[in-house]
Amino acid sequence: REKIDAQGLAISGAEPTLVEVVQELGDVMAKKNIPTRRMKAVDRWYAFEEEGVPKQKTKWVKVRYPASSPALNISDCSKFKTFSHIFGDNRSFLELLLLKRKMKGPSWLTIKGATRVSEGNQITWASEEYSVDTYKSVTALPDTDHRPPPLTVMSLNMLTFLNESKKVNEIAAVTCVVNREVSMDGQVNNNAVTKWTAVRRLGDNVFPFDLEKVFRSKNCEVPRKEQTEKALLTGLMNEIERTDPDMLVGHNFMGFDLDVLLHRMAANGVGNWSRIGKMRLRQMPRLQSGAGGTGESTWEERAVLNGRLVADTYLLAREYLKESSYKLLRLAITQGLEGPSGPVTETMVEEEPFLDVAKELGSSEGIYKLVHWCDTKAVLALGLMYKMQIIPLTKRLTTLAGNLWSRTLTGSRAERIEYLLLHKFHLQKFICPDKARRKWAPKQNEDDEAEVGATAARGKPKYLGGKVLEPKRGLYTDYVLLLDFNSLYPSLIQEYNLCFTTVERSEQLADGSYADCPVPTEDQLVCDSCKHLLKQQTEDGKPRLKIEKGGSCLHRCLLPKAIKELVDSRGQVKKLLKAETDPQKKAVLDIRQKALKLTANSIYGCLGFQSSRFYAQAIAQLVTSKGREALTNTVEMVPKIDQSLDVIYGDTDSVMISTGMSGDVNAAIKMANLIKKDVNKMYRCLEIDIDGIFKSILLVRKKKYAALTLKDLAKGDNPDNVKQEIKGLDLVRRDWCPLSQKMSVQVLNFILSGRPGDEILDTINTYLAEMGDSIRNGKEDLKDFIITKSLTKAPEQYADRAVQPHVQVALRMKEQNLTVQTNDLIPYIVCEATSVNPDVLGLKADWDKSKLAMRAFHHDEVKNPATGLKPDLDWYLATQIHPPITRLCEHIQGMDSHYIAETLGLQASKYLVHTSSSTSSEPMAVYRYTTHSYDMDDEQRYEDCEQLQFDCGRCKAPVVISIKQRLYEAVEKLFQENMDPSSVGPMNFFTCEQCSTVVPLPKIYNTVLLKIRQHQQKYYSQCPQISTHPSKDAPHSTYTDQMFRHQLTYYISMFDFPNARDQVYNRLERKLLAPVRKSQPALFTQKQRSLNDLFQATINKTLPSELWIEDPLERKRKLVLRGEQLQKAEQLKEDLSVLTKMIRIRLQSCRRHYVNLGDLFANMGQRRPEEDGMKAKA
DNA sequence: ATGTTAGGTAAAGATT
DNA sequence: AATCTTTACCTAA
Ligand SMILES: [Mg+2]
Ligand SMILES: [Mg+2]
Repeated sequence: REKIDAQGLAISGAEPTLVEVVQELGDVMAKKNIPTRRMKAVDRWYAFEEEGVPKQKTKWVKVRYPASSPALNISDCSKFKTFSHIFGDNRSFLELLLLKRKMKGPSWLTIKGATRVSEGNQITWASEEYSVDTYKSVTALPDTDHRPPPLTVMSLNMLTFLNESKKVNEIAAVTCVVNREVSMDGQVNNNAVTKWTAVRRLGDNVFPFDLEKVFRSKNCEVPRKEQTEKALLTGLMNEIERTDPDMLVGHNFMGFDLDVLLHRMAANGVGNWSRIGKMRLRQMPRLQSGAGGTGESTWEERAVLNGRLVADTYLLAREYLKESSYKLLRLAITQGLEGPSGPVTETMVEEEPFLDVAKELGSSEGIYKLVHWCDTKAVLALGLMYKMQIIPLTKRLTTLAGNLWSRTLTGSRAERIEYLLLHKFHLQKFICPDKARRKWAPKQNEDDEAEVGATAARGKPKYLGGKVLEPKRGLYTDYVLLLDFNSLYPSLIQEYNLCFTTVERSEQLADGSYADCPVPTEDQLVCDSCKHLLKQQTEDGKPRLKIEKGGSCLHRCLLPKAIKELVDSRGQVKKLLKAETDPQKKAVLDIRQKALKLTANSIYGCLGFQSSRFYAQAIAQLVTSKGREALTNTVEMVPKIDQSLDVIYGDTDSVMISTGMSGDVNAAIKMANLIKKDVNKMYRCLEIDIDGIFKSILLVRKKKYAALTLKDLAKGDNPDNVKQEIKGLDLVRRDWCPLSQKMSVQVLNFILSGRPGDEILDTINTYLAEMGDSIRNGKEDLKDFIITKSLTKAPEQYADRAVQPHVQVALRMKEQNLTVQTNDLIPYIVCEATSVNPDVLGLKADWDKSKLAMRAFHHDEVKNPATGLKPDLDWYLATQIHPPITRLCEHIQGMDSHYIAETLGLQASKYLVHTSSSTSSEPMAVYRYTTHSYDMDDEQRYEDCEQLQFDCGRCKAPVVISIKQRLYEAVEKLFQENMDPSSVGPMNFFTCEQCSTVVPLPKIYNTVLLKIRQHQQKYYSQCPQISTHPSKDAPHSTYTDQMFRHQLTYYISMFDFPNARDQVYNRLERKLLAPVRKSQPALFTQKQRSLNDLFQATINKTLPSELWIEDPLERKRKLVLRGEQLQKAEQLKEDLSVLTKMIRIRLQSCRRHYVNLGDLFANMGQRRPEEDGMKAKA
């Protein structure tokens, strides 16, 4: 503080003397009984967010006192007269040790003057324990001098079952797989593996007499047989004591096994429980509530393991692998791991959750099965740990940051960066930010408010991030260049010397963000004290320090320098990697470069992380703002380099540039290099690079695209050198059902195939029509309807759980004693409302089926025939299939939402709902689905359409040729006449009803064709007012393209037998049986049966559904019809298909045509994909 | 307690 | 009935 005069006023520019400060401080310390002998004045720097602390070299008072005294722990300095801040009064000894002794990562240590701690006073389980008087006795030795020792690694897995009466998880079997020779650089000696397996008896049961025999017959070692859970766990602790592993490995060990183990050891009174870690503990920590293993382990639980590294492969896989499921067996498949009996199969993945541990304990075969599972999972977790190279990678990361290895394994990135910066700033004599003090009192009070406010506030961004350009959507088949800045944010920090020490913080605004900070000037790169030295130097000529032009002094730009160090050493490692041929050494180098990259890339994130000690939002904001600037500048530069270039998209650090070139890749590469050179001229450190060249790209939305990219630019444009790359599309997201994904993949492949537009249209059209049929006919695998969503919290914690399908399913799973945890994937299928029967399913009677969540059921529930659940095919078509497919196709010539809907068999016209989304320029049509869409009355739907009229060639009577109508009338008549199903014969559709004269197919064909032409003319004669999205207010006087399509769809409906079949039956049942349904239930059932029989008989004689079986052999086998009748049926099917195909083709060409016209009249100024091709056609 | 922001999509509820 | 808002999920960078 400024010195205060006798009147209590601050004397400007004057400082209190050292004696005055020491006196005031000494008083405070004396009150806490802290010795005050060692205080001295020192020079220190400061660069962080605490206000009022000078940011140049300043005099500080340094206080040292023995660790045995309490922490000074002063949070409020306002009452002091001579000083305004105290730093480091609450620092942990561990942090001090690491910083003072410059210990960075695991290494050998030299310890001088250690004294042996007597056995009785040991605080650890170590065989020998020593103590030293001062941290100065400890010195770290670099690995280069001494080879690091091998680690003993123990993979631990256990099987549990729920004790229903006590509602707790009990442990039935445990496997430990131990390897004593795991090298820290990633090599494993698989000959050093031992296995320990124990299984216990259940209740009063005895072990089966033939247990040994069964195990021996399978050539399997007999497990240890324990009489009780207590004996099992005591045995396990003894085994851990004997092995004394350096590292424990387990899949979800932190989220399940640890808590269950501690619960059971507490419940059984296992005496040596603290052997699980290396510390001798007396007090069992506070455990989770509940059955054990229901969620994240508590802080105290983790502390039990102190002294051992823990590799939880579940958490590690989530951090280091990009997968859609992190179940151990799933990962085993995707990572190609092998268990003791070979690779993991799909069947194993499916069976695993259903293993009934308590039941299997009852037989020798069952116990064998359990032991095998238990062993397998222990082996797989270990294998997964090796595969991810956890030991070398985390060791490297730890060495870079200088934190604790055990903390790197639990994944806290922020802490790693904190330590990296702590080491750097400590070295230059900076005062570092203190760890935030835990606030005890207010937390309790604000709990409730925080809970409510937090959900909204937590995710809310505090400042602007990367820029995403609005994509110019569509399919591009010219070469598209992808240029991408290398490590944009780390590079910007270097480029502009962004550091805690250089960026002048601006005012914080009302919205929580900061006003734009200015980029540091050259003047700011040298601190005042160094400037002073420089000045002296020029005055007296004595060399003191050397700073290059534009360079910085030691006390500035520590952050950019730290990054530069990382980037430079990565460059060196990569160079070595290129030259290295030995695969093992190569792997080590690859890990090193990975660790360097990971560390550099996470630095920016930690600047913006609120709980970080080095939190500096203003700097984070400046980084992203410079990033946006770099992108914008690049976008503006590109067209200036060459007029033909067009930036079609860009995200944060990349631009995609359409070249208009095709055929000559080398020309495109040359162009890319030209752009690269020009952009890079602008920057000192920042560098843009060619990330790829696309042969074709479908640009769908921001962050959503698919492209064919050239694998190796040197190898040119040939089919072998092409790879598909998909980003963000629905089909890469696990929250869409596999059916939707598979269909999207197919459609996308067609689109990117590079075949002519017409061909693509036809292929997609046929495919969608086929799939639509197949889905409606129930031919698709039930598994393909499963939607998977993960729980982001415990199911009970969802405020709107009644409305979330996966939460509903999860809650039911819990009721059935299945373990459901946060982040678990919950699979569900949306079912028809009519098939959801609350009685059968044991749900509440007032189950509200209007909500989607109430129609969502687990695959196992739907699979079970007793539930009667059926997937809601209409919902799937309208919600899971139609929108994603539309998004892929809507920018393709001749495709739009309605067309796709029609092809899929969705009813368009009357069920159209428009919604607008603020982000997309065009409103997207959403097709409503109904549970009874087949009941839609076609007469009503097509009432606006022109009817088809034929006259009988002989009696001139009008002939109705509509499958629907004829079928309906025929069966109605049979029913009313009470006919016997066996006497029903085949129907004729193309005949006069009066005189039975056949109306020949060519006549029908030509009449339809003629009609279509008339409509076509009517349509084209109009001014080509193109409306791809017809709305209700479009004037009815004009004949719109939608009306035209509607007409054609009506024609198709006349000859579409499968569709007619389903509709007609529903209509018959409604009209003929509805009157008796309520009043006479018995009669209703009887009548329903006879109607159904008559209907089926008619169908079977006329056009049996087996005719649609694709495989000819199977079709022949299943068909009951024979001889002439079969021939007739086949002919009829063929005739109908000829007619519908013909109409469908018109429907397609209509679409193509009007889109072409539309483009002719559209604003030609704007460049469009495939422009050239289109002009030619037009 | 445990890196950041940007963005699309669906469903349901609230508001106009 | 149309439109806006909120919540949840998952992805890109
Ligand atoms: Mg990049
Ligand atoms: Mg990029």
